[in-house]
Amino acid sequence: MDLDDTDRALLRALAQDASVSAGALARRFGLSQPTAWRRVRRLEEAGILAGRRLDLDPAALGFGVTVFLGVKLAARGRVSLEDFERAITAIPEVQAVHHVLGRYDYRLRVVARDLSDFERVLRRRIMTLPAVGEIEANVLLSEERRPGPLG
Amino acid sequence: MDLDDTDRALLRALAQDASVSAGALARRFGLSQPTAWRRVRRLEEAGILAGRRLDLDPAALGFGVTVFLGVKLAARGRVSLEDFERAITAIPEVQAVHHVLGRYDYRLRVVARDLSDFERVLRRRIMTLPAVGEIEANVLLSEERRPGPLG
DNA sequence: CTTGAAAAGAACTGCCT
DNA sequence: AGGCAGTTCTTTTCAAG
Repeated sequence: MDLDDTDRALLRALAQDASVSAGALARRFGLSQPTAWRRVRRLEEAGILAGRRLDLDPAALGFGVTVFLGVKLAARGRVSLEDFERAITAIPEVQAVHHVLGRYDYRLRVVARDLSDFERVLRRRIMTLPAVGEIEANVLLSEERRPGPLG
Repeated sequence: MDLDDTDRALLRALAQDASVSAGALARRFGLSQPTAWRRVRRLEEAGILAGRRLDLDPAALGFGVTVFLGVKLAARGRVSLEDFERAITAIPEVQAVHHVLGRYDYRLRVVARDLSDFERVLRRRIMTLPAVGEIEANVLLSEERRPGPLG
């Protein structure tokens, strides 16, 4: 699909706050309300706007520690990949599982209440998985998300 | 703030699709529309529900490649951190900048149209930054996001 | 491709249990 | 805290310029 400047402006505005109404977007960008609404729906139908997700604050829920883990499997193969994915997805503290190419096989985003809680998750839940080999950890200090390029 | 099972059920439902209405949530969980709405607003006021974000599909926008970069700065110090953050945030292909502790100083999420486009971003935009030292790259094959623990 | 109207539905408020 | 009834605002569709 082909995006014009207006589509990009709408996406940028919605990327900041997905709860703004079509009417508010229309006023902001000099469109009529149905036009703004149609454009947003077109973006949804094209699959560009895949959905709306909650932005949950883990700290407000009592999870003050976020750690990125790089995991290298000890034995590779189709079976161990599927086993690992099934086992790792069952751990509630794991927020994201990225299958990647490079020095590691998986990158995980893990949250925990504090560092000693993280140690428990790491030692009892993750390091005990049979296929796990080398692990690297990065503790998150601060993060900034950006809209990314829009075509 | 203290969450009960109903709050967690609401958060789980909204985490999957943030566009479901309070009325639909109410019907789903046996509440009245105002009650469901009030609970959601309470979660917003408590800062747990920090906002609603778009789920954009980079592939549908023509960005088929996602790479995670670990970046170690050559010279550390307050000045180089701020310089690096300012410079890296100006690159549109950079979707996320995570300041982390560990083997790397920053973890970046970068999208590109294809691998040769990624090579351009890496060589012309990222490796040319003065403070950059060691870089590690992981190419994303597939990802799965999960709601994460809810208290 | 746009406007304007109208029906449906969602958000929000006050009052009551 | 939860529900009912009502008002206001958005969304969504449709007829027409």
